[in-house]
Amino acid sequence: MAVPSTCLASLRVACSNCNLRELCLPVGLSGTELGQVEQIVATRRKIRRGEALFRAGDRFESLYAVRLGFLKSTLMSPDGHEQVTGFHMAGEVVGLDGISAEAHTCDTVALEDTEVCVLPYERLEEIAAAVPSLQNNLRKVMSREIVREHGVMLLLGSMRAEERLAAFLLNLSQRFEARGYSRTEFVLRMTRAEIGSFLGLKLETVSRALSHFAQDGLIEVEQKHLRILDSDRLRAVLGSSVSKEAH
Amino acid sequence: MAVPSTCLASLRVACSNCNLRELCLPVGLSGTELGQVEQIVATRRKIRRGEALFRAGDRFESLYAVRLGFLKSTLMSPDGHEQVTGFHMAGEVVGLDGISAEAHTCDTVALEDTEVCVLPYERLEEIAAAVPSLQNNLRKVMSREIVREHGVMLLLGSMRAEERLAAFLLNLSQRFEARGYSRTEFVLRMTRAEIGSFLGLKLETVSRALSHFAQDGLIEVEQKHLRILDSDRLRAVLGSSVSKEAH
DNA sequence: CGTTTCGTTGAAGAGTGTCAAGGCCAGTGG
DNA sequence: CCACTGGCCTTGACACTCTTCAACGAAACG
Repeated sequence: MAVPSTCLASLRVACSNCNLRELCLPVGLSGTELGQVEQIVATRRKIRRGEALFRAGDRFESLYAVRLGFLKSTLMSPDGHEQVTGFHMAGEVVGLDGISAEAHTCDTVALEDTEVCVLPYERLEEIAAAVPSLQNNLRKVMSREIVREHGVMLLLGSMRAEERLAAFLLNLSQRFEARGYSRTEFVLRMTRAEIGSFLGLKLETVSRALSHFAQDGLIEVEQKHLRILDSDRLRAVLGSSVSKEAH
Repeated sequence: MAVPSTCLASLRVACSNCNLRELCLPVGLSGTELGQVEQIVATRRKIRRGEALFRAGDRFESLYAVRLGFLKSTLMSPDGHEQVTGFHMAGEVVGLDGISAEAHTCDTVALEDTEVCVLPYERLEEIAAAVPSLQNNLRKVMSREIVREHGVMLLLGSMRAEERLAAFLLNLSQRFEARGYSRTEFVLRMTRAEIGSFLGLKLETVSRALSHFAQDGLIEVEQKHLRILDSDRLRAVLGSSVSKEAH
């Protein structure tokens, strides 16, 4: 449990060479600062599809910056129900939940083969104390996570099934685009059940909504492969509940 | 907009005298550290019921520690729907959402006359740089907010109306108890509509669920006044959806 | 190539939302 | 002091969205 079964790559990591540095913790840092930040990254770690990066209850030791791949975070409710709280892709930092109680509070599992930079928290604290802009970036990353979750609360609290799914697809689209991938064509790494869990819906509802969008020509979907055909109309789905009321 | 219309109390504040210090940012700090932290608190600010502490879009300048009173944070969806993202009481820190974009992303409004300590963020950063345990506490407060929101996602994503309400009441109960108030008898400062917004329900559903709990002898409710009669059975409501499945 | 997981679709039913009417309470002005 | 007003809450009846249950097909995996 202390030593993860997954491969520990001991090669030295250079943020300066990483094409994610503009999305990741060291965003906006100067060359010399970058050098200091590179001292944080102890190792990289590979997680194969289906394996956990960490589990709820594990001692909190590190944050992780996703280099490559795709993960989900899940919470287990007392009655055994699994709630997906987020999906994570390259450039995003995971493990922030562990800081408060010095233990992780959710499971984070790879949905495809994934590679992360391991950022030992103690070392991160030390370096951040010496590099104000890193300190600042860390707080911004945490704040952004809070804002993101507010958005999810809005989604879960006030949207209906198709609005939720549209918002979800558009969000994915935008995140892929920010990483240099196509914003109109991508692969859903997660299952319908996982999408449903995240959106507070059953997998059948997700499937039906996808079929409906496809039938209306908003998207094309074949298994996990998704193509957005009409992002404007997909965006319009978000405001659809109003158009009925505000006549 | 820059200068709030609410009263600025210029009297010097002493965390060391504050009976909330065990719940608030300076938790666990030594006497000398406490002295430094007190330099952060510039002023207190009073917000009357219905007034905003800050609004979405306001420039982010300070965090706020609630000294007294009760607030809600709300997000406005593009279609004009208001989503409550949280309720805040004494000892809690609000405004964390503003750090990421240097602007607030939600409205935070007093539900009763409220008093907060104003913590100018720049000064907070300076002092935190010199007081590691404060630095640490700030990150823990942020992380705790992330964990809290995970819990809300679980609630919104997987519970039904009465489970949500039970979870909500028990959460309030526990927070009141932590502040030295009764855990069985308290006043709901928010309206049914605000509870509903937070829980992803309509106000009628909240009202019906409360009536149902009252009818079953779990609670007593008269307007905003609430008394928990049987917290065990209220807790049992949370797991009720299982008992049907796991026969 | 069988087994398992995942996805789609239909039909029926439960849980909430919607709409509407009425009651209670606090604040306001006559 | 009382009537009036507006906000808040409760309750009922009905509509609708989403879930549940079930069957089947397709893809992934050993």
